[in-house]
Amino acid sequence: MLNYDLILKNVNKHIQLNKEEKEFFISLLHHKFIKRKDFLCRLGEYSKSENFIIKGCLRTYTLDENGVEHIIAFGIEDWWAGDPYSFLTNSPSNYYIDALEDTEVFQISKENLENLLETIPKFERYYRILFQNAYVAQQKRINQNISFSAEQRYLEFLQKFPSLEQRISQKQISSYLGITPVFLSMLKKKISTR
Amino acid sequence: MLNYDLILKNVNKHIQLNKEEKEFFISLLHHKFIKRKDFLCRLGEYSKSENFIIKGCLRTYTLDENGVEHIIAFGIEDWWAGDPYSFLTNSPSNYYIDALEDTEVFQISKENLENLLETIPKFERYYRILFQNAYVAQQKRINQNISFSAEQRYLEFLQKFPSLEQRISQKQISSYLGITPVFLSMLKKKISTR
DNA sequence: AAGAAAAAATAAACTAGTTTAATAAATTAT
DNA sequence: ATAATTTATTAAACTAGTTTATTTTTTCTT
Repeated sequence: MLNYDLILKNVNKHIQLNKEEKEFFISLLHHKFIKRKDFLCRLGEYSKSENFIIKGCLRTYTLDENGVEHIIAFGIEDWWAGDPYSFLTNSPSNYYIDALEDTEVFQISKENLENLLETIPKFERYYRILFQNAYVAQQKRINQNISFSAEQRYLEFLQKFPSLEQRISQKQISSYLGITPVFLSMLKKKISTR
Repeated sequence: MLNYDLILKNVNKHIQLNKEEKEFFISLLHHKFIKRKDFLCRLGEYSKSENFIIKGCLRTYTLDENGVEHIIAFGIEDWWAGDPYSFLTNSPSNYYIDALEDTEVFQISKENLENLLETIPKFERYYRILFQNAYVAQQKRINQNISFSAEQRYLEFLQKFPSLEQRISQKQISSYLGITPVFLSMLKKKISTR
C-alpha cells in the first residue's frame, strides 16, 4: 500500500482539498522507483513528468564542453524535481536528472497535470505558490553566487541542506557551489583549523 | 488617458479575458511614475506592490558588508518587478529596488491582487505561468554563474538584454555579472581586439 | 558653457580559485 | 574479502578575476 501522506500534506500546506479531490489527485500519480545512478531525464530528451520525491535524492545538472558536471539543483524528500521548461513547452531538456540515492517519486504526466488543473483549478494556485517559492529561493542563490566567496557559499549550503552533507559526496557539493573539489577540500581544512 | 495595451497584451499571452474582466483588472492597477534614482523599495521595508513596467528600467539589488551593490535582476518594459517574497509573506524586503531610468509602472497592491485572484481565478494561472517562466530563466542564469567564465556570461548578457547595453552603465552590467567594473573593462578590450 | 561628479580605461601588484599530478582513503563491485 | 574504481587530500605552479591608484572620458548639475 503506497503512502500518500507526504504529498497530500505538502499540497495541504497551500490549498484545501476534500476527500474526492484528494482521491482524484492521487489517481493521477504514478509511483516510480529510481535506482542510484539511474536517469530520470537526459539532455535532449523530453521530460514527460514532474516528480515529487518521497524518498532519496535527485540532482539536476549540466555538462560543460569539458565534460564537467554542474549541479543546478538537488531534490530531496518533500520536494518536486523535474525540468519545468521541457515539461511545459514540450521541448528537449537542457538538463540531466539522475539519482544520487535510490529514490522514490510520485510522477505526474503532462496530460494528467492538464487534467488536474482543469478539473481542480485550485491546483493552479498550488503550483503558482510552489514556483513562487522556488523563484524566491533561486533569487537568493543568485545573490550568493554573485556576491559571496566560495567559503560563504559553502557555509550557506550547510545551513540550507543540513542533511545533505552526510548523504552526498563532496564532489557533488563543490559542483553545486561552482568550485572545484580540490578547492572545497582546501576550504574545509581551512575552516576546521580555525 | 493611460494606455493599458501593453499589460493587457501581456496577460492575453497566457489567459483569455472578456471585456468586463479586463476592465475589472485595470481598475485594480495604480499608475506610478518613478524618477531615475528613486526607490521603489529599500532593504527592511515592506514591498506593498508588484510592478508592471511600461517604460524605463528598474534594478533589484543587495548591498554587501562593504557597501558594494550586487544586481539580482533588471526589469524593463513588459516585465514585472518587485520582491515577491516580501510582497507575499508580508515580511521585510531583502532587496533594494530603484530606477536606472525614469520609469512608469502599473502597480497592484496585495489587497487588490488577492481580490483579483478570488474574483478571476484564471489569474492564478497567469501568475503561475509567469513565475514558472521566471524560474526557468533563473535556472539558466544559475547554470551560467556556476559554469561560465566572466567573458561567457557577458556575451550571454548581451544576447539576453540586447537593448540594455546602450541604456545602462558598464558598472551596472558588471554588478549583474558578478565581476568588478575594472575587469569588465578589461574583458571588453580583450573582446574588441580580436 | 563650466564645473563637479561619476564612470571608464589602464596598469601593476595581488589573491581566490584552478589545474595538474601524486598519494591516501573510502566505496563499489565481484 | 579483494580488487577495482571513485573520492578526498595535499602540494605546487598557474590564471582568472580583484584591488588600489592614476588618468581620461562621459554625464550630470547649475
